[in-house]
Amino acid sequence: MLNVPSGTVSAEDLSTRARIREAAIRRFAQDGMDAPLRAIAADAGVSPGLILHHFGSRAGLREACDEYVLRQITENKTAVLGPGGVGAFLVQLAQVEGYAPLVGYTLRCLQAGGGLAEAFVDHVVANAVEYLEAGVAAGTITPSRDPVARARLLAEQSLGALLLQLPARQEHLDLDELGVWLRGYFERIILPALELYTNGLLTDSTLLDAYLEHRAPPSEP
Amino acid sequence: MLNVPSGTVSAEDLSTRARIREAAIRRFAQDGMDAPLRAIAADAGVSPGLILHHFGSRAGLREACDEYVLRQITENKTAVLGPGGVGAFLVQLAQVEGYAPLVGYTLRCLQAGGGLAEAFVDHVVANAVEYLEAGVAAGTITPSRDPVARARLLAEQSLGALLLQLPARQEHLDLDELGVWLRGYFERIILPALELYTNGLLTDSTLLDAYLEHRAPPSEP
DNA sequence: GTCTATATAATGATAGAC
DNA sequence: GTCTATCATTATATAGAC
Repeated sequence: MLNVPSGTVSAEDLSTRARIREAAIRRFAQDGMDAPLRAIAADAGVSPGLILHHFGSRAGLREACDEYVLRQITENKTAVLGPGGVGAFLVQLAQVEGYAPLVGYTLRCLQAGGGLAEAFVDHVVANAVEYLEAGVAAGTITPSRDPVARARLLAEQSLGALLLQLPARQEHLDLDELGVWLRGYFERIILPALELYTNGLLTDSTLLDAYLEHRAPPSEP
Repeated sequence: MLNVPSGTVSAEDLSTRARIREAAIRRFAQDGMDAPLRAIAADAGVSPGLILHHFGSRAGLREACDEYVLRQITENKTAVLGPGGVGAFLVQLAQVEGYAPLVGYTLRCLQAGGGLAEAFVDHVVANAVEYLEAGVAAGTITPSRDPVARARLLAEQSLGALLLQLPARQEHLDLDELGVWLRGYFERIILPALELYTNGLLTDSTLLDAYLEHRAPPSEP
């Protein structure tokens, strides 16, 4: 169902550079993007200096992590947006063995900004456009006057709501519990989400009509 | 329409303590919650030591800012959730003279976590419950099987989507442009939002029905 | 490639003069 | 109340030995 590639390797037979990168991704996911290099070095079992020898600077390390994580996620051809929003996808992904660090890193990146953040959002939006388009063609999803804007809204709402859950446990993200935590959140919102997506929120189209009229006023002097 | 209290005072005739707090709120809003005390001191025209003399520590200053901002926002009895979500409210608020720092500070707090974050979300949720309840009673809003969960979902989606806009300009938030920036975002999403809230997203209730059945299975052996 | 030792800069916090 | 000077800590980054 998920069609995952190799993913975060668990074995120890990695090049030192790769081992540092893995440790960095885990640390960044757990403690946030300003985790000290010393902690990463300790996790990887190397000296702080070696990190700079391989990646030049802190920014270089971040770049390498961003590129790696984005590639891993982008390679996943799975539909990222289902009826439960992106959340459902991330729940699945986080529960696959070894993928929790990738999900955590992505969340931290959305929180802190930077290169991956916009790229990842754009990727999810593009995926949502496809998914919604297919649904409209199949007759299961309502057509929209602006499909791309709708896809972006839905994707950003789903991702944003998920991001907003982070502060509660923001100090330290436990990667071992990330999967079950995400699943709990998902189960908490699935009912109102399905209600909203099935019935909408408003009983009539007064507001929408008013906006459309105001936007494209009829030909009257 | 907004019924605003005194708000962020612009005059210079403030106690030094208050002037430091104002400067801190602006700095935190602009540069994030880890802005150095030295920068705040410079903005307030005092020495770094004086900040600690008044607030004890960095955490003490944050606490004072949190309390002040939360009180300012909570005192606003305006309905926080309209048809456009919380975004519409924050757009209004950010355009009121002198209120941009409060909005910016709130966004930074949602981003960084901490005391105000959860309190603010809870406040918005509580407000949304009231607003939706009144709408249901008036017949303009669809009833829900779980009104509180729905209110929370809508509030978190609105706030979260807004929060997700931040990374693009995360380095430095220009408080003078915050109002127009928020308005631009609001205008970008209003059409798909009204569509979603009016028509929903799914053409039939297959998914919702399936979930409800699975959740409360009929009495069969 | 890898480590140790060190340079440099910035920060939160303290002590004491005025 | 307010400032100046200083401390102690922590961080990134560099230099050079092995």
